[in-house]
Amino acid sequence: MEVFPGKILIVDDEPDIVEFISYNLKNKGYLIAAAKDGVEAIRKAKDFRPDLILLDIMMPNKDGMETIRELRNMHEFDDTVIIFLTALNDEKYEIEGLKIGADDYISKPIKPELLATRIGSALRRFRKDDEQEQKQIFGDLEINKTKFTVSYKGQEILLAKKEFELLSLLASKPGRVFLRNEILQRVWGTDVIVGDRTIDVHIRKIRQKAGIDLITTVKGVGYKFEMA
Amino acid sequence: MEVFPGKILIVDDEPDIVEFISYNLKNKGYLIAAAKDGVEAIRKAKDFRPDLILLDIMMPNKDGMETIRELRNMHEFDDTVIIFLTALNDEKYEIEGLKIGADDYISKPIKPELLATRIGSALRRFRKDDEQEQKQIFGDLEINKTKFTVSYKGQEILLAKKEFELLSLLASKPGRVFLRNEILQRVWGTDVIVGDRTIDVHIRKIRQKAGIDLITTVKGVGYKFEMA
DNA sequence: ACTTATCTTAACAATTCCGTAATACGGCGT
DNA sequence: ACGCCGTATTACGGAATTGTTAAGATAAGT
Repeated sequence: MEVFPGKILIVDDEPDIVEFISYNLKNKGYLIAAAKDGVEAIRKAKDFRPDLILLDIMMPNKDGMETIRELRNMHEFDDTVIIFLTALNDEKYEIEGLKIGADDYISKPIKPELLATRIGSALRRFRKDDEQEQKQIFGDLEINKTKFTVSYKGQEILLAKKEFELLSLLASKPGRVFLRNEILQRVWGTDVIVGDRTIDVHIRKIRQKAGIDLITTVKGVGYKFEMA
Repeated sequence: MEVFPGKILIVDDEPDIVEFISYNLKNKGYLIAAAKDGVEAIRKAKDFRPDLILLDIMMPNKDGMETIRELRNMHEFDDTVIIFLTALNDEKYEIEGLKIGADDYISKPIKPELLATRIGSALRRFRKDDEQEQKQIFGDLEINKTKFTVSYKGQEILLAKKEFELLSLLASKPGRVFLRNEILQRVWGTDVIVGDRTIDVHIRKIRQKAGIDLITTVKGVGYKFEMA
C-alpha cells in the first residue's frame, strides 16, 4: 500500500517554526525540504521541485512577497502551489499575496490540523497528482514534463535542460509571442544575467535537434511556438 | 503441508504486552520479532522484513505516527501491512493513522481471538501472498521483489540491497525522472545524510552488473529507468 | 575473531552544458 | 546600393555535473 502525497518546501527564518511544521507534515507522509529565506527558497525550489511551497511573508534577505513574485515569474513553477504564512489577520498581506500569485494563505499561529487540511485541499484542487504524468501534445509533437522528453512522431529528441525549459515555456501557450525579456526572466530567473545572444543559441539548438521548425522568430519582438 | 502464515513485527514499549501478543501469535504459527520503540522498529523492520507490523501509537523515542510515516516514505515497505494499536476508542488516532498509511487498527485492551482474526484478514486482504511472487517485467528484464532478484534473459543479476532498492524505485515508474533529492529521501530515508556521489556509485554498479543500460541519466535533473 | 561483502567517501577524470564573442546573414529605410 | 539593426550561426573555454576508481568504514556471515 503505497502512499506518496507530495513534496513540500517550507520557507521560514525561524527554525522552531520550520521544525514544527516539518514534523507535522512528515507525519502525513510528505517529503520535506526547508529554506530560511527567499534566496535559499528559490535555490532549493529549483533543486527539490516541490509540489507545494509554504512561504513565510516576513523574512530577511528577500521577503515572502518578493519571493512569490519571482517564483511566479519563472515558468518552472507554473504548477507549484504556493501557500503563504501571515501573522494573524494581517489582511493587507493576505489580499496582496493572493493577487500576486499565491494560491492560499494560513495565519499564524499554526494549527497542525488546519495546516494539513489546507495543504491537502490545495493539492487536490490544483490536481498535483504524482500518478498522472504531465504532458502536452501538439499533433505529432509530445512534450512530457514527467519524463523530461520531447518526441516528434514517436522519435525522441534529446534536449538539454535549458533547451527543454525554453521549448516548454514557448509551447505552454502556442502561438503567443514571448518577448526576449520575458523569456530571460521566466527561464533564467530574475537574478541571473545573461546576454541576449544566449537565447538565440538555445533556440538554434532546439531547431537543429528537432529537425522541423517548431519556433518562429518575430523580429524585434521575440519568439513563438508554432507547429508547421 | 502446513502453510507458512507470515512474519510479524511487534512494536510496543511495554514488555508485558509484547510478551502477551508474541505468545498468542507464535501459537498460530507466525514468526515474531519485537521492538520497543520507533527507532528500533525501523531498524528491525529492515532486518526482519515482516509481512505485517503491529505498532503501538504511544511510545517513547519516535512515536507510532512518526514511525508509520517514515516506513511509508521508504519504498522498501510499500507492501508491508501496518496495523496500529490504540487505547480504546481513540478515534483521533484511528482516523489519523489510517490516513497516513496504516491498513487497520486494533484497540487495547487486546483480545487474543480478535487479534488473530484481524491479522489474518489483513494479511489476506493486503498481502500479495507468498505463492504469487511480485514481479515487474520489462521485456527481457525481470525484477522480483519477493525473491530480491533481477534477471535479464533468464540470467540472474546479483544486486546488493541498496542497488536493488534503487533500481526497484526507478523501475516502479518507468520513464519517470526521479530527482537526486527524491532518490535520497526515498531509498535512504529522511534522516540519513549521504553525499551526492553515493547515488552515482550505486548507479554505476547496477549498470556494470546488468551489462545493459537500464538507467538513463538526465543531466541536471536526475535518473530514470528506461529499457534500451 | 576472521573473512567477506556492502556501503560510503573522496579524489580525479570525463563529459556535457552553457554563455560569450566573433562573424555572417537578411530585411528595411534612405 | 549602402548602412543599420536585429537575428543566425559557429566555435571555443569555463563551469557544472556526472562517471570512475580505489580505499576506508561498516556490517554480515562463518
